[in-house]
Amino acid sequence: MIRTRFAPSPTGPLHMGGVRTALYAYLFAKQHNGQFVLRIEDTDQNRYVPGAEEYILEALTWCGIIPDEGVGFGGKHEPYRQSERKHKGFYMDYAKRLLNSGNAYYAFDSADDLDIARKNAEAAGVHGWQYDASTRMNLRNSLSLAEQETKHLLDQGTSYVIRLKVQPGQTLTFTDMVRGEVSFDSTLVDDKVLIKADGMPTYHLAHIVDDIMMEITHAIRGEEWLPSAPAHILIYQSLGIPMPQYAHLPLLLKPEGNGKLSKRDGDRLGFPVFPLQWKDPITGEVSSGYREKGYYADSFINMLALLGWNPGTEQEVFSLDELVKIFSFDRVHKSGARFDPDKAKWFNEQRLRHTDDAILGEHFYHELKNILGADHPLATLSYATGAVKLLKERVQFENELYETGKYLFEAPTSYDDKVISKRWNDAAKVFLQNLPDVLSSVPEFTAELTKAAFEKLAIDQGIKPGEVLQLFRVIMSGQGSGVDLFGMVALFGKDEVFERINRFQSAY
RNA sequence: GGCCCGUUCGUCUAGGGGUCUAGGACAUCUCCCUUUCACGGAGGAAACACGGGUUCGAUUCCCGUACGGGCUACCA
Repeated sequence: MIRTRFAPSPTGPLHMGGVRTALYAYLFAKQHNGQFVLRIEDTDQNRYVPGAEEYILEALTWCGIIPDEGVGFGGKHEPYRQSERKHKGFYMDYAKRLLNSGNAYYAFDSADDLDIARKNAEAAGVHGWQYDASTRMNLRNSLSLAEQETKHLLDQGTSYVIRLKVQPGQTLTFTDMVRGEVSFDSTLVDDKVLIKADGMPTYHLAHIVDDIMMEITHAIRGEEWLPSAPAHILIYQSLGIPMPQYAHLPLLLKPEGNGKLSKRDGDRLGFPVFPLQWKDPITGEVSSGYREKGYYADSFINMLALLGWNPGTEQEVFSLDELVKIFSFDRVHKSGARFDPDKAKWFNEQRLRHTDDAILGEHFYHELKNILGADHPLATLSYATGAVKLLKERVQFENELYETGKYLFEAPTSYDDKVISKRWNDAAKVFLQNLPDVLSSVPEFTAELTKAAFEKLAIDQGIKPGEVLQLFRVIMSGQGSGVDLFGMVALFGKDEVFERINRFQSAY
């Protein structure tokens, strides 16, 4: 049974890179009829942000990335929140195992002590000082101190951390699902803190303990974790437990400039970095979300899936179910992918184009009731559907429908001067006077028949239809460009068309 | 600085020793369609980072360099 997990920290809203990580983990699990687990890694109490956990749940749900178990979903490995698991003593149990096997030790140095050690090293010209085999005997820990002293300090309740004892000089190798074989020299790995002074485990210990206990078979995470992978190999080795398969995903990069996509890039560059809108509980600052911007969850996911992965075919539009079928780690890229906001919109546009008019009409109908009022004569399903048919190809988002076709809902209050000055002349005036009668004679007020009648009248009067078409468009909508003219006429119906003609005539 | 990872059009990417005259998509430009604007269609411009090897042959394999990215906390 394949089991993957997504394990975010509730330090703020999930950003789109995190969503992609969750997505890949989900796709992989589902493809193999496995399970996908949501675990909350809240071991840093200082960085806890209220509302962040709820946000994560809501965001994943919106995206359709539904966990089989986890916080908010239950499951046989409860609890799924690390702060709660800490209280069960899980992490300390494993730390003790490491201590007992001689693979970990107590360290009593304060954060300040280490700061000083680091600064001294820096002053002596040593870069990158670290707590490791080369320095640990000069520091205060159960390896450098006499046994009784350690015991004494512990009995006294002296503050301590538990560190991993890294054996230098080994080559640590593992096979990454996207990168293949990767190796490191253990000499460069520091003695990572496993249990912090506050009793909480660090990420390094916690994720391993939980992955073991939750029977995770594939650990999928961002590339920023690759450098700490050797420490994780060592922990598994010391525990004598086989390591799950790891996959380190390439990062999402800023659309312009250098570096990875960060929370701050979003609204500054005019696109959201978060799936859902987020209001910072402290500053009150609001960051936009894809959902609120009008993106379909499917398109958002589709776009994310293709950032760093591709199916190897030329198909680009996929549903979640299709992605589940064809996703694979060997087609995940190794290098970072620069995010392109324009392409993101294109995915939405594609999905909108392929959505049935009836469904779009339904949505638009609800929107119209909100905008115009439920008792407005145009707030009907049939009018909304008719309008959608005319507007569909001109927008990328459903929420652009109304603004794009505003003239379909209100008569013009002004008319495009350029067209008027060019086309409004005596011949046009006569034409317009005759137009209502001609349009009235049409057996059915359809686009085809009104168009034919319109053109016939023009020809009968000795003018080219082209000379009055755009004028008529302006009379109908106020503007020189827009949706199909006779489609609009048919949608309006006879009364509204006459009404708009009268309106124009009384203005000119 | 050190360590790790990476490098094909502006962007996402296909390809992977000869078929590469390097393919697709977004964006961009031109033309066509059209009453307009879109849509759609056709076409254009646009890339194998550089230097050494290996080889009959390298964009593809190896090594360097450059550049980019990540990490370098009692944060995840």
